[in-house]
Amino acid sequence: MNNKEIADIFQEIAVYLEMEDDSFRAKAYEKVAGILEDSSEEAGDIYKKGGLKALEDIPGVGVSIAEKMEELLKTGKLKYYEQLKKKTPVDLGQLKSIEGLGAKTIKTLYKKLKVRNLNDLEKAAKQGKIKNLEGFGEKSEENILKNLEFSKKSSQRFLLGQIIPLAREIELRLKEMKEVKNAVACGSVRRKKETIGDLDFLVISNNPKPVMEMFVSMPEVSRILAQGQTKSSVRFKNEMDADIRIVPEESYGAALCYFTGSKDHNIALREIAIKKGWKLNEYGLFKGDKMIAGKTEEEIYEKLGMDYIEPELREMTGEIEASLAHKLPKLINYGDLEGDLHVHTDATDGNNTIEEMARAAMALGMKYIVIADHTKRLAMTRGLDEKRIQQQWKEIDLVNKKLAAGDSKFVILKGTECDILKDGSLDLPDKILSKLDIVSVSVHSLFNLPEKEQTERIKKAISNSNVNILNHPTGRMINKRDAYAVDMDEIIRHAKKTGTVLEINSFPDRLDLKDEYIKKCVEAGVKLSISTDSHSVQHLPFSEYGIAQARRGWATKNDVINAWPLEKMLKMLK
DNA sequence: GCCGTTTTCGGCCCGACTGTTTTCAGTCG
Repeated sequence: MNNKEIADIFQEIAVYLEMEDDSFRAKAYEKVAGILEDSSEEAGDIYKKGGLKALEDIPGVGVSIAEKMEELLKTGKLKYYEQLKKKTPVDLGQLKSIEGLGAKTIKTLYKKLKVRNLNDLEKAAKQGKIKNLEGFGEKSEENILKNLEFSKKSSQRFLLGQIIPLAREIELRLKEMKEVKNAVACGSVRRKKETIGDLDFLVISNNPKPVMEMFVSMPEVSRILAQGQTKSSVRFKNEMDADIRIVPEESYGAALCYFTGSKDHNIALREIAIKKGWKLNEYGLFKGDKMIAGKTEEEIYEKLGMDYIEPELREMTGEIEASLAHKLPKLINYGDLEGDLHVHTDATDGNNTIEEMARAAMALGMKYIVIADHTKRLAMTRGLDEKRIQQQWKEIDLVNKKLAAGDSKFVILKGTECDILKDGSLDLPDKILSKLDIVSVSVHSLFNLPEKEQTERIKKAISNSNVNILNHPTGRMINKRDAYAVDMDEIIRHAKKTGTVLEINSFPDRLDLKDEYIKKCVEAGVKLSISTDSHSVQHLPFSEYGIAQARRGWATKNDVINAWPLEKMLKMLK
């Protein structure tokens, strides 16, 4: 049993305890679930090495939870959990994914209407049974239906950040086979779309049979949809479909292009080929029967009279025209970031200390990080007030000194993720903000203000001369909630006017700004930052997803302030 | 159920919104 599986069970226990109004005990389980999920060390390994005592050393884990972990690791089952489940046999994973449904609501719906899963829920709501329950009404029923629709709409797609690790793992498995010359995940994974519908693997091999055998018998596979000589399809246990396609080496580039997409981009390429009297398919670019290109993508674009188009740009948003006119931007590259401008610590809702975050960032090749913890308005995170943030400065100074003594050029800068209050004022006084190296501000409340009010609120916040960066500017959470109503064109205009930088938040379920707004910023000359919003050292590599997002928004190194040398960046900030 | 520079018991992030209600329960961050 791995950490994720244990964490899921603990998460469910927390919900069950919440049903019983035992919220403190629930919090205890929730906390451990979070820690397990973020931990890079498997609880199973910890237990193997040090037994029960070692489990108890995990923060948040005491005698009781350690024993439950032991039972899960040993037997794969947990009596305590089974009992809770028996008492209220509902699909918590499903029901909790609906926004607005918490423990209490789920319990009531089960007790009164026997709602166990989303199907039951939809039926009950459509039959108008929910609105008649005590404590419910027209609105609650309406909202349940609306949120059901939203979760249906978005649940077929997976987050890029969830899927890339899996895609790479399978890629590696394929590459390690002696029959395989090359293997690569194509499709929307290669284009680094923010969500992924299914996986496409392209493999070069002269001996496809054993490759196919391996692919369809991977442990992730729940069902084989098709299995042939050069192409197979499977369904994974996580409900995602995956295809594999095997082509000869001379077709690699054409196949790569074809399987990377997007579909519309491919159609546009084919049309250009047709105009030249040629034919483009997944095996190559052909003049009559003669193949004139196909081994690499580069030679195909070149033959078509185009500059090479990076996969992230292949979305039919003007890349064909720009390529033909040799006017494509030179995109920011993976590895171009000098530092991370948005990092949390255990002073608020992060898991690691300042020093741990710094050392982890250093190990990833960063030259600096900005500690940007929450402020007091966000009470649930124990946000910093005036006094505590000043205390944090002292700690940062100490760690900086320590790092410098170790002959490191790495620096930790002082920042904040300051809450924007309802009226657009900020959660820390100017006299504090003015002393910080970098001030970033965020909306964390009142997501449902009317658009005008929300826009004015944010405009007022970034008008403060101490503010440098607007974090996750639209507040959307992929597959969970839409952006709040805000006039982004107006925000971008105002950012330009005030010299405010807009953040590209790299967290897999945020990726906020999204590509279209990034492109607007680039066009307007509004600078961007790419930050991870890390709440633990494990989150620091998320910058890859932010960079991907920036590339999808046509951003160059010059557009991204933390791709510049630190000195230059600090000088630019207002 | 966990935890300890106010400590081994009594705290445990808490403010605001929504939708139901006439003062609050549930949910969210």
